[in-house]
Amino acid sequence: MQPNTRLRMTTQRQVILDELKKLKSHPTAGELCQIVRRRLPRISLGTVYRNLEILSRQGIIQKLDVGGTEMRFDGTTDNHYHLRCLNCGKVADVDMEVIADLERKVDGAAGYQVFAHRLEFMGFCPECRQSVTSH
Amino acid sequence: MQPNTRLRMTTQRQVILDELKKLKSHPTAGELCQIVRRRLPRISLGTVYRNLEILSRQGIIQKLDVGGTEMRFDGTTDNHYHLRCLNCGKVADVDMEVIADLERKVDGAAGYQVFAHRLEFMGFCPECRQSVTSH
DNA sequence: GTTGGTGCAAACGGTTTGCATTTAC
DNA sequence: GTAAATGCAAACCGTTTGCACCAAC
Repeated sequence: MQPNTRLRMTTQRQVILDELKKLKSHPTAGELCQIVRRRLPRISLGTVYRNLEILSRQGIIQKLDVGGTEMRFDGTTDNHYHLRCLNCGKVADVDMEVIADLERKVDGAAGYQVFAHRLEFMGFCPECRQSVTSH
Repeated sequence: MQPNTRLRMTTQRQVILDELKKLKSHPTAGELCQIVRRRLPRISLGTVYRNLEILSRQGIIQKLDVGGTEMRFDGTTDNHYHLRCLNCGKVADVDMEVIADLERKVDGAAGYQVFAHRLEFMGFCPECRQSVTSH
């Protein structure tokens, strides 16, 4: 995608965006692909990745680089913190105001220019809580 | 590695640990392998990975799952926050006390049992600061 | 009709693993 | 001597990419 390309709203892009926005969870590309395939059985995983990349570059969705091996995607773009299950990888939102002055406190440390921060909580989700603690 | 295996202190393990502890930075496995090869030219990347995994499981070093695609390793095990350069990926320590009561505040949210958190700052390191902002 | 998007399959990059050999104990 | 560790290469897995065909505009 060149900087000044005009975007087309394809069926695939529409459905990907629609399904992602419906979810309160933050699926991986693979998970979202499975969901989208219920409506578009022939869509390829590559297309899902390409569209998620484009949509996040446009500021329409968010790519979440939370811990673990897979990227996750968020249908909203507002800045908030996340909570990740260390057993199944599921990611939920945390209902907590963003601590705005954290970056200011750290700015200049080690000579760095700091302009963003990420706070992530880890633990066990309701489902995994039982199975993990009782083995 | 079985649970009750007796560990052996091989030359490779010794040098990997020694070189990692010398560094204030948090190298990737590949970077550390390059450094170790100055002393052990025939060491393989697989051996470096295996040892870093074992040492972190033993609680001797820390595996840092910071953002980006590669794992990074920390020769210390005390809990502290990190600062990552969005241009070159370099990771530095933040000299800031860990906010102990954060987890308590969030515990129970969305039904999760919360017992850890991670705070990461992002920006440009001194070296990248110039080159990136002046293009 | 133009050119951006799709499906497919191959490539990529970081990490893990199987195996024959070596080495710490 | 035994079992853990090594070096090597192949496998793995999430993600990206090249390409011929398709479809939005």
